[in-house]
Amino acid sequence: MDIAQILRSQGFKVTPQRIAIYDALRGHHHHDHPTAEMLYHTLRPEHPSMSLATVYKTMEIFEKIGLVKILEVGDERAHYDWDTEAHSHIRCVRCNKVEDMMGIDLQAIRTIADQGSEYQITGQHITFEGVCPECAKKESH
Amino acid sequence: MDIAQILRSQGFKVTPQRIAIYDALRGHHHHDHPTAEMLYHTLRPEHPSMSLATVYKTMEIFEKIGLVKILEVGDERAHYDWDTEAHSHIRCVRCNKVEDMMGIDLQAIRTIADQGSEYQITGQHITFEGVCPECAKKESH
DNA sequence: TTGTGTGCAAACACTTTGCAATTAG
DNA sequence: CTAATTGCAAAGTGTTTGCACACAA
Repeated sequence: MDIAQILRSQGFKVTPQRIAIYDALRGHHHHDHPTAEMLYHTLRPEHPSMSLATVYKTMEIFEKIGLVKILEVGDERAHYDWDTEAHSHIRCVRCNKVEDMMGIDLQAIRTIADQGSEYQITGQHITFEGVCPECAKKESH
Repeated sequence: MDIAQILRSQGFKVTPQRIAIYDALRGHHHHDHPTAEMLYHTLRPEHPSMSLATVYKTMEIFEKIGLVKILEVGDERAHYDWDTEAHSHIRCVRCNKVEDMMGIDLQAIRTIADQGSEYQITGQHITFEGVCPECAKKESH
């Protein structure tokens, strides 16, 4: 099922903007999670009339229909992730790049949390921060 | 060492506002983590001239000298925690209350992350979200 | 006295919203 | 045709900043 079919099946119209935004998101590296601004700048050359508002509105729809997850990773801007499986992330405190962090057993953590809390837990956010290899290299001039 | 001594020892002046803000923060329940707004409203009756800006500026100083930790827990506003030991939190998605979440072994998670990543990891944020017992009760009218 | 701190209002960064014009179906 | 979508600009949020005045030391 491609993006056009998914949109239609959920009652949304298929527009060039939505296709382009979806492609731009997919075009990013698998474990890389762009912000609205980043997508906008990626799209601008090919779609000069594209607006930031449309990126935001489209992402809201994509989230609603389960195509993306909106990540809040502590740099005050949303990052978008088209891998909607639960996993944790790491953000570079220098360049704000956000990547996947593998190897953390979220299910185990969730089980412990469920057992230890009186809340009805609905979600968990595990984000690391640090210096990415590229920035670490730069800094050691 | 009380708050006045700590401030002085770090080269900051001791003002009624700083004392009041510190007391208000301490006055909150141990595992409750207010926002700047909440502190401001708590303080307003006793300190009518108190400004939000002063709360923010003071919290910045408190963080700098290790008196509070600033939590970003996914509701787009900072919550302040005077327990500066690393621990995880849970936020109620209905009332935005933030409380401590005990029983999660952060050290173990950190060790796994350190081993599995090429980043120089400097921090981790583990936040759960769910419905607190009070809100759950309300909702089931 | 003198430099730090306060309080106000304006500036900020990111996101959302109102609305007229456009377009998909 | 007509309801949904776009793009702009304006509004909105939480936070920060510039600056005149107040005040701790």
